[in-house]
Amino acid sequence: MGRAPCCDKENAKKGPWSTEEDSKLKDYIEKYGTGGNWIALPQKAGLKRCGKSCRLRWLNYLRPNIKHGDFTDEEDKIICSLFASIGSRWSIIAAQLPGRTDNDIKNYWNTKLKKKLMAMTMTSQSQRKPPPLPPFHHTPSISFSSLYKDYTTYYTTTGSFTAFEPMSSVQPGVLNNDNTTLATNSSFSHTPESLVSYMQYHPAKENFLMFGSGELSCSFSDGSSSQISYGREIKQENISNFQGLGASNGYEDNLKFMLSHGCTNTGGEDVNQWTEKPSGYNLGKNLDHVKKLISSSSINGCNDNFIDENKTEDSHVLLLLNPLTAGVTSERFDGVRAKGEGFWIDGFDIV
DNA sequence: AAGCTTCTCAACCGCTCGCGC
DNA sequence: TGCGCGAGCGGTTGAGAAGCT
Repeated sequence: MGRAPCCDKENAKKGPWSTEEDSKLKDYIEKYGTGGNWIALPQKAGLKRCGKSCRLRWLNYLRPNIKHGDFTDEEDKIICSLFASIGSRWSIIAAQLPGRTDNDIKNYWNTKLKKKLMAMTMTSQSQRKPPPLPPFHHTPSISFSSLYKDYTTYYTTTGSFTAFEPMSSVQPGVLNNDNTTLATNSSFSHTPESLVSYMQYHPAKENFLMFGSGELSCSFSDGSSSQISYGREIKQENISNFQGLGASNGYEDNLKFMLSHGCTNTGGEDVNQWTEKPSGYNLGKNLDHVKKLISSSSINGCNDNFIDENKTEDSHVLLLLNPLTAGVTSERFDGVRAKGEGFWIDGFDIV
């Protein structure tokens, strides 16, 4: 039958707290504690506020040892690092920063830190547009999917992909022990910083498409979400056609695509199903082709709820080019990169 | 100096989850 | 066992401050 009725929200005062209210709340909690019951607290403390409001005021402002004012560089680093790892889970991030509240950190991120990072990136971009990736060599035997986690991680610094879960495991030889450098047993390596730079140069928007990532589901057998579960995956079937992508004008090639929703069932089993799409989609010229590609797909057995078709309509689509599994040679990959974009093509708008 | 725009951040809203009844 | 409440959380809002023209 539930508990006693909630506080009287109708008559509860809203808006900014007065100093009198603050001292009433502070005095009461310092004397009696919260008693584990915020709803009953305002009445006992003589406040005409909702318990929820009291809780928020106490936690975010009145609580002892709350730090106000500028964040230090060290705190910036911690926030960025944690945001990159776990996304916008502010309470967890706040737990790592004594004296800071989740609300504070959230506000700081949304108003300053995000812009600060962006500005740093743009400064870097003005010096070299975009920052070059280290030399890349094709290593087909390596599943690139294990690297995606890090890409996912750094999408989150743009605030665009906050729902991704950390990878439960990382393939040996892919990440260094300190997880700071991506490295395969080939000479392919680049730092997270370079990826941040790239991602912020072209922040992910609402959706993304991915080339050549046929092994993606393999690394997520624990059922955790991957970025593919949030976007849609395009597998390029005809490598010889795809090779044109590396040419300076190569986007006019007709490609044969396989489109997948890239999802897993509740048991974590991969239920990716690929639907062949006819060749003739011209990705480079017109985003509508991609939209068409997405909207025309119907795949049984996949939960499609997380796909928002409307978002696709009015947003950019992030195209990820996976050089390892796409079968693109380093020369051809360099050809794309030389155009200034290289690793992805935001909205397919190549400049 | 006035009016407009942008920024900041405290507070609210709405949702999920866990627990009491 | 299931309903409903409370705590906690992340997203969003909007008033006031600051900056700009």
